[in-house]
Amino acid sequence: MNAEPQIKKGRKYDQVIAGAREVFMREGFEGASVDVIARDSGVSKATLYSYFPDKQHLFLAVLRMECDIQERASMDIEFEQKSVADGLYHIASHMLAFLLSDAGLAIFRVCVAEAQRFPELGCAFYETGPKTAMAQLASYLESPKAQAELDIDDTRKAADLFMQLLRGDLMLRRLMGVAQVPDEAEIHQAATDAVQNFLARYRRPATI
Amino acid sequence: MNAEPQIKKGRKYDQVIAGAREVFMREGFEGASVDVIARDSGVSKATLYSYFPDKQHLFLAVLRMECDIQERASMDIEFEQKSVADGLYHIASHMLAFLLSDAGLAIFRVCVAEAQRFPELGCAFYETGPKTAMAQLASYLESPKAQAELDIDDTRKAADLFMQLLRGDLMLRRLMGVAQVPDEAEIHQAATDAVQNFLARYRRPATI
DNA sequence: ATTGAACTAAACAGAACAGTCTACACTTTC
DNA sequence: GAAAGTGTAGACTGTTCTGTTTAGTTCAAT
Repeated sequence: MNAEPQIKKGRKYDQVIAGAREVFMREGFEGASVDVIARDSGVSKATLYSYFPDKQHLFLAVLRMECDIQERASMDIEFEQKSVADGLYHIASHMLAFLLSDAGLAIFRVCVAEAQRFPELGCAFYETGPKTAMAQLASYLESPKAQAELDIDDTRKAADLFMQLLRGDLMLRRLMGVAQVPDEAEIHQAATDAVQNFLARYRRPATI
Repeated sequence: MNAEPQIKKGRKYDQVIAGAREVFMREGFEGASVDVIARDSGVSKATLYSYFPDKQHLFLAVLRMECDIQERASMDIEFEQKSVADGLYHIASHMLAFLLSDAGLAIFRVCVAEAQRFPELGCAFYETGPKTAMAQLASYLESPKAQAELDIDDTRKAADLFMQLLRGDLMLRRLMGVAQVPDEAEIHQAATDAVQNFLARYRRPATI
């Protein structure tokens, strides 16, 4: 009946997760110490260890929660837009704002760093994040409205392309600490570029 | 006169770097222990500490060397190809083979993970790796042969796009441990896709 | 063959770490 | 008001870590 065997109990559970999230995102798995997590969570180490058998389980619980949030967050994209260009721009700017934010990057960073140590983690992140987003995008591209304006044979590939256009060089520069959190103007610019590039590739030629 | 103040001395320097490289790439900065590095390098801890003042400097030395290699490696791309499509395919398959290899991913992974802790590291990696590659690609796109076949207004943006097309979903799946090292067929497929997409976007329309 | 620099193994100090445990405090419920 | 459940602080164990030191060994070059 209970989803997770013997983890989870008291009322400070969320508090621990929140504190652990912050420390893990800041320091990585190895860099984060349980003492610091307990202190930052405002919870005693004993309480923490009454919820989770060890540091690894706490870490995975944090990232499972993050994946859940991610999955749910991508659900509420507005699809009722005037044109395909507007629809794509809307999706693009939303996704970019998340991808390039400190929070979005932190999750990505931790997953990249620890995907080897915790194989299931990398997969879970990929499935709930990028893959889910791509699937949603693909379904948008398959809608009659989009199909009317676009000439796409393989929506999966097209969705993949759009995601890549989004990330562009900016994502890399953010990951490497070369670029700061982008302001609205930069996100607008990047989203516009991505949509234009995508349309240049896939827009159905004007009917003769 | 001396480039690095008081680092570097004896004959086992390269041995230490090689051993440290392997361990750091496998375990990350925090995960790697100096004892293990010394043992794997076939060197005593005292020797190691006679070369480097501390673990951080050793780490940075390893990655600076890696950046140098990266920068030099990208120099030897053949430019004398029959057509632009062939030239791009050649570049694409070379870059993909490196980007998706275990070694290429390891460096990327470590830099992503530690770019916060070592800000200069992220920048150094970006400058010597992706940025250098992009600059080379841009200069190829500006060559008369390429210009004849392609209709590009901003070569920097075009080069950026090509790099993104290369990485595609595969890079992400590799990073997250979802995909294994790709075989030649997969690299061929990905490179072909990237070139086709790029040409679909930028090929100069047949002269009327 | 001798000398001095480079290296070794191994022990060491001191800190930080994960995880356990004790002894105590607060709240809820009967 | 007693008992049970949940929390607390922090001491403690045993391990591992970085970085230092010591006392002895190898090497290269004269």
